Amino acid sequence: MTDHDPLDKNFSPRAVEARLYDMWENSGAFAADPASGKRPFTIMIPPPNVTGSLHMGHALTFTLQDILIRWKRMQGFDALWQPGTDHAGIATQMVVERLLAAEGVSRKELGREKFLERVWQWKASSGGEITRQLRRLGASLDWRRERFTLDEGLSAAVRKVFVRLYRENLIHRAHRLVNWDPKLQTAISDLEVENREIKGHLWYIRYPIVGEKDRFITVATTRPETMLGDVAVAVHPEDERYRDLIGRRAYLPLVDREIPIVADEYVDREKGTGAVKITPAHDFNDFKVGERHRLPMPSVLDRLARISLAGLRQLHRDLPEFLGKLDGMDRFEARALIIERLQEIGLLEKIEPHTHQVPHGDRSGVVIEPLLTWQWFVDAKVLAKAAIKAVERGKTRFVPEQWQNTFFAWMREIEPWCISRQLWWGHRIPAWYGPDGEVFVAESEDEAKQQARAHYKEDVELRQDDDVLDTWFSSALWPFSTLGWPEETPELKRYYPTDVLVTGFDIIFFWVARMMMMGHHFMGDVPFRDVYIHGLVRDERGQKMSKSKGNVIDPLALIDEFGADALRFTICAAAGPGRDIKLGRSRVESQRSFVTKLWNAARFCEMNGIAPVADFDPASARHRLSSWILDAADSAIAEATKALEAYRFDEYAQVCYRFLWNTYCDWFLEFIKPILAGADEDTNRNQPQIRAVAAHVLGLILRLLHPVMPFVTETLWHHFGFGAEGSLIRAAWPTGSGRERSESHRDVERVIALISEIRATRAVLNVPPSRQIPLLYPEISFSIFMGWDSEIRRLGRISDIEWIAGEPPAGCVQIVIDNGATKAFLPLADVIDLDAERARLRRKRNEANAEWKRHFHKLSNADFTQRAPPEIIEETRAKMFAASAEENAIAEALARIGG
RNA sequence: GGGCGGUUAGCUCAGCGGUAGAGCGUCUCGUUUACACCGAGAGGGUCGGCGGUUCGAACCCGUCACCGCCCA
Repeated sequence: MTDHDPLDKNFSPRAVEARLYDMWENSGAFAADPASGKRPFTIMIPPPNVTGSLHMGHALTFTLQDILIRWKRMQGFDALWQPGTDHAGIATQMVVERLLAAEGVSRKELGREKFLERVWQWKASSGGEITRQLRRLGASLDWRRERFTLDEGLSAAVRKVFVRLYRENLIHRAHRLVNWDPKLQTAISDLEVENREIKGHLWYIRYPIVGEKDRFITVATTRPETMLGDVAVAVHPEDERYRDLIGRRAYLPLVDREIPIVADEYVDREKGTGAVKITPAHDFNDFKVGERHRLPMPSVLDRLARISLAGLRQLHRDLPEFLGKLDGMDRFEARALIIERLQEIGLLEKIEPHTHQVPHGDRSGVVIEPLLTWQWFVDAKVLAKAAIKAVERGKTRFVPEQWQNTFFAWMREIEPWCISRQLWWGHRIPAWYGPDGEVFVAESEDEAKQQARAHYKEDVELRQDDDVLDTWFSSALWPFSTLGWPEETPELKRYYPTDVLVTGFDIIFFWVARMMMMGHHFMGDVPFRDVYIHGLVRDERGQKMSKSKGNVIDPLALIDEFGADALRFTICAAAGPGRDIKLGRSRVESQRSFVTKLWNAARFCEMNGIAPVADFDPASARHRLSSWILDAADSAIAEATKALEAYRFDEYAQVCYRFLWNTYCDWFLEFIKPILAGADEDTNRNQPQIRAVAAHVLGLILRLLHPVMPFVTETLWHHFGFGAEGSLIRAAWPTGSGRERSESHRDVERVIALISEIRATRAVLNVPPSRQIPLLYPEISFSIFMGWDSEIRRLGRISDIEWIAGEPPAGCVQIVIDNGATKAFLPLADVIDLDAERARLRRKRNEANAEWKRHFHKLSNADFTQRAPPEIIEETRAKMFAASAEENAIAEALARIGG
């Protein structure tokens, strides 16, 4: 029994959440224990951005992970849930630059070192807000192991990986076309580019043919300003229109330069005029054409995407005067001027409206410029091979499975990964240059110096590469770098490979694929066995949540209003496989009632002196209600466990919901009320056992629900004395009683069916609940309902129960259950509208008849009886007889009231 | 243009070869002392269209339509 105040009328999440969380955390309940003899179970969180704050997407992914980790922990695993954040190179640098801007200082004025100091200051004061918010959600992360991608250990891992990949020729430096973000002034990877549909124009420009007066080749372009850097015009080799021009030269307008007309199969004959201008330094496709035809590659734009003539000056001694006006001009202004000029000299043939995909930086939002620069690249193609094979062989399994196709599609066509960023915040590239540009890649400057000494035979001044690495480069190492790699720590040995990665499909490429590549390469095994992919959170209308749309819902506000348990349960119940999740305030509000239901059920138990009984053995409980509810609990346990094993969070929630609400509350607690009330000697005798069983099952429910609703369950667990405060998190996951399944569930189900039928009949016939009526049943049914009088009376609003021999009195309303096999009667002739009852029975009879017919026709079909499996035929036959029995029973009932 | 997912009760979604399900909402009834964030009951669907396979299709195959994503 409890020694404290009774439960309040309502559960107040605010009153317990913070306290319980602190208690769990401080008691070490979240801590993995590598020294334990338990089997490990590991989940790595996708490290959120250090600048980030908790949004619904986080709430979803972390709720699901917390459910899994709490469940496994209860199952007796040594659970490691690894927390941490990533340094988010661009995002963090932008945040701090904005702060500096407010002070009127620029990053460059401050200098690299001072700037980095400021970032660290910012991180110390404002970074990692999300880790505090995750606590509000109840996430049971092992905080003592929290890592940050710029920690010394993780940074050492980054350097080691870089150097090893460089020595293995899997990282190289190259002068290549990259996606250049002119606003952030850094290269970005293909994945950080988003194509937006833009309504632009197609400009048709005439290039005069050299040596032929009045003959032109017309090219169509969406980017006329790049024509300054044109080095050729390409046509399809089999295009009849241009065949005779191949190998001749065209005259590049404005620039006054002759360029070749080349044949290349890349050209699409259907598009534009079938002749395209080739600007290798400003277009990825043109770059390839340029390489194939060994063309020069002059850049005509600088790092701010302004026209720059420096590259052209290397090709021309004298540039036409007009070009001088363009030098240093913004790309879009220059475009307008160039068009104007072409029009003046009559070389602009036409302008067509044209909708096309334009690359934009996903962070900056500006148009990305392909630019030739020196960058570092990872040879992803090679690394991808092993990762692909691992998935093909099932070493890593995607759930739902279809996501492996997305993974394969990306991995099989993977391009070199540009990993250098022209930023200051991040892992500085461990490469040093000698005076002549010779590069020395090493884990430390000392090592690089040694290499340089060996190379130059003397000490020379070395300069470290200014650039830093893509944040995802360090995130890709997360599953092993957080465990101490390259040190061979006990953790690394024990927890790698991890068991499951939970994430959204939007980062399969960004992160999952890259962890697979790095993990496999450096650890020789996949980083995780399962990858569970969940959907995206959307608003109630199915719109993607975004700040610009203003439909963002703050999970913390929902937690404040309804409690973390309600939010978590809503998410869990909605997390069906392969579907986006629509979430809104009203949904959480309605799911909160489930939390309340649990609370009230517990309160009822408390009021009736239900409390855990030490050494209670479920096998010893032989009362038919005990047997029944214990059987039902066994089923619920088995189903809930199976659902979690299959990552069916929705089913897990549903099983728990149904068991608590529709079985335990609606029937079990209702059935035992008379016993608890001690109505008579007979019930008094059963009281102790029923109380013990009720408490036992309540305890099972608390354990089953703990992973999804940790706070309310933990509160009740302690309140009832199932264990010390904060101990449910360590309680054992129920495994079932191991009892033989009893026959009593069939009796109970029949009684439930009878009571339901009585209620339905009463409701349809408008017999008010206040009016108690008698119930008669034939002798033949006596044994079935024997001993259930008090339950039937109470729940069916029945005054007296009598059994009768022979025909029931005239005017009785008949109740049929068990498909007509069991009957009972309500003598209601004087109470009800017989016409209404006749109408109801006719409808029911017709339904039964229709069903009989369906089965009859099926069985009359020779094809069916010859080809269908015997058990199906048998089933159908049984159903036909049942329908027929029911029809007869209803017909009798109808006859009884003169129908 | 290529690929993936979706289309089932008013809403949100399960079901994915053997007679259509849940929750919420709706309607009716209810002060049965755990719970009105409740209880009891009812109504509501030719499972997007068309074709095919099958004894039998919401479920498998083909095709079309619409919606949403991803990749070019």
